[in-house]
Amino acid sequence: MDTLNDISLKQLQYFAAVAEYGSFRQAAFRLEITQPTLSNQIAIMEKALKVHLFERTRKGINVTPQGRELLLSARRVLEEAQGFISQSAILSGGGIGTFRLGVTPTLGPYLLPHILTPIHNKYSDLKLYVRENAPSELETGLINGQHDLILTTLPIMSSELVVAPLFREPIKLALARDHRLAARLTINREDLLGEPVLTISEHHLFHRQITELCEQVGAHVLRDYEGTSLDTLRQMVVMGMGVAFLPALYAKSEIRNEEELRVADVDGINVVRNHALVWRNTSPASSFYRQLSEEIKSMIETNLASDILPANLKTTQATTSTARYQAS
Amino acid sequence: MDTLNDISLKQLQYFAAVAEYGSFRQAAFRLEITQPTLSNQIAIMEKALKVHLFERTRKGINVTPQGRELLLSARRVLEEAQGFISQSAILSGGGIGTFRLGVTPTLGPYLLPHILTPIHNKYSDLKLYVRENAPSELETGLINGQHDLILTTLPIMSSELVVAPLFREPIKLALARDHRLAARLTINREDLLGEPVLTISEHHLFHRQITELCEQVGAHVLRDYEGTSLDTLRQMVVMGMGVAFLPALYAKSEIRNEEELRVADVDGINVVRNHALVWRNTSPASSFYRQLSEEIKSMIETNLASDILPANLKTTQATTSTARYQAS
DNA sequence: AATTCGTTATAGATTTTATCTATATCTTAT
DNA sequence: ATAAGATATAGATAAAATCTATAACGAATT
Repeated sequence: MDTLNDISLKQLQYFAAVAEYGSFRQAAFRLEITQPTLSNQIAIMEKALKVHLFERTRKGINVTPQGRELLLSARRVLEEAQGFISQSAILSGGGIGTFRLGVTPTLGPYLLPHILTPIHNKYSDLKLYVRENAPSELETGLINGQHDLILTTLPIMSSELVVAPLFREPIKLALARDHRLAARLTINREDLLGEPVLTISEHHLFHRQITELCEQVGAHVLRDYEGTSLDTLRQMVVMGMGVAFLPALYAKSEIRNEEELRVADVDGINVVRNHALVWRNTSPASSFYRQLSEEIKSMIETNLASDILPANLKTTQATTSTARYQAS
Repeated sequence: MDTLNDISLKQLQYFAAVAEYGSFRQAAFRLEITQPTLSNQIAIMEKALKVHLFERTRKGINVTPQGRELLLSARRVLEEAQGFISQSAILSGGGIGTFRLGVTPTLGPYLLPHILTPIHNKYSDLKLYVRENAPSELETGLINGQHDLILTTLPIMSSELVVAPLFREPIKLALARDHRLAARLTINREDLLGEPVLTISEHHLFHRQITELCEQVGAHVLRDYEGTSLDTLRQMVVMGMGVAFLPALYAKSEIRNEEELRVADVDGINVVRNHALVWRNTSPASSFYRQLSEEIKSMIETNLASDILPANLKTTQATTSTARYQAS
């Protein structure tokens, strides 16, 4: 790794050109430099490598046996370098590359199917490497640089993150088919008084929201039976262990043709999850992410209008001068 | 091939180092340059590529999605470049590489078997790409740069070539088993008076030598039956069409256990071929070639002493100031 | 034999580029 | 508050690449 400093891509180009045109003069002409410059660079290179690349005659040059072999290597280097340049040209277009998207497991699996296809259609060279994690992990993972973007549930605390709210997701009530309220056309908040409510483990934000809701309506949170995923929760409801509040998109995805369960709205309660796309305010792709968030928002409003509510928050961005780092 | 000029190997190294150490400061320390220099070079690179490679934060850097992909390409370029450097280090040792050796078909096949093995033993990384051609073609081919070295028959006219004589090869007389002279213990030049002599086609130098010899001893050259190779000539002798003069090394190789032929010396004649190793005086490997010629000479004198005569000419080299081009 | 043309090398000036020092700006940790 | 640690910026300096002009030489031509 030391002598590597002595050789430049430019010199390799010069080397290849002289070999190709068989003459310093002509090669210099093609390279649009002067002949002394070319001679000098080749001489410097030969000195650095301690190998004679060319045999100079008054008629032009011959490539030495060593030069012939090195020429093959040099061409490989130049090819790879050309590949590097070409790739950068593609990537500079924007909306290209593999982005590491973190999603919360209580939303990702139910929302992504609706937005990945349109995104792929619009940005055919954009790939998303999706990884699931709890919202708090997502936030620190984003700050640490483990993710480029996260799709998570509000609130987000860190001031160095840009938060682009996407939509509000209503919370539905899931009941077993044989539950006392299952046949009711409408359910009111008063009906839930003393009702045993199942919820997922307290590491999830969702847990806290449900707990607060239950306090308001006087329902009883069953602390001993906390599910670890929404699917587990659903199965516990089916088994008659209680009712559960579930996010609307989960309900739509997983309970559509479920005969064992009924999904109902509860009149008089107004609990939603706010979902947002979030990224670091230092990210150079910030404007692309903002554009992407707008597009996701409109996709959702088009395809899932009956299931969700539009966002009621504005995009927030830390406006510290750190933004100067994003200089174009 | 245009933007390639804007990127240097050094910058790619810097890029890889920053990505590896996750910080400009630390990478600069490892690279033994200052941090502003590093920042500047990366900035220049990003501007040239129109791609943000890093996201700068006050804690260090994150590699952007685009940067991550380009990093792979950059590492490939650096690997190839490292290969180039390594290869040059090997080649700079000397006596290494593939040399294009031209040989005359009336000598090569019979001499090379005796010298290739010892050469290979001494220079295990030296490879010879051998190509046969008539001496006049060899000479122009060497001048044109189609060969690096030639093993040919003297004389060589061009003043821009270095001639290192190797040995003198006696000329033997080949007779059919039932020829009138076949039983004779010694043959004198007078015995050849009026004898029909076969020879190879006049494109070969050997032809002219034989013709002159025949004039001296009063033998009769059969112009209508010129063979195109020494093997053809031998077969014509076997068929009783005449006698033939053959080079000693050919005779040694091909007629050793031949019952149909007898090989004899002719007293009183003194015809030899002078063989030499020849290269361009501009060749940077000139000193290596000279060393090689000495070694071939001693191999021959060791292994073929009974068949050949030592060279009686000195190495000749054009001493024009073109030699200055060979500057080390 | 002299001359012209084509080739690479050399010298010195100039321009461009890389690098360093010193400092600014901001974040994070103490 | 303060210190430590990160990157950016400005300006000076050092290094390198490049250009112009010319030399040196061989080959082809006259």
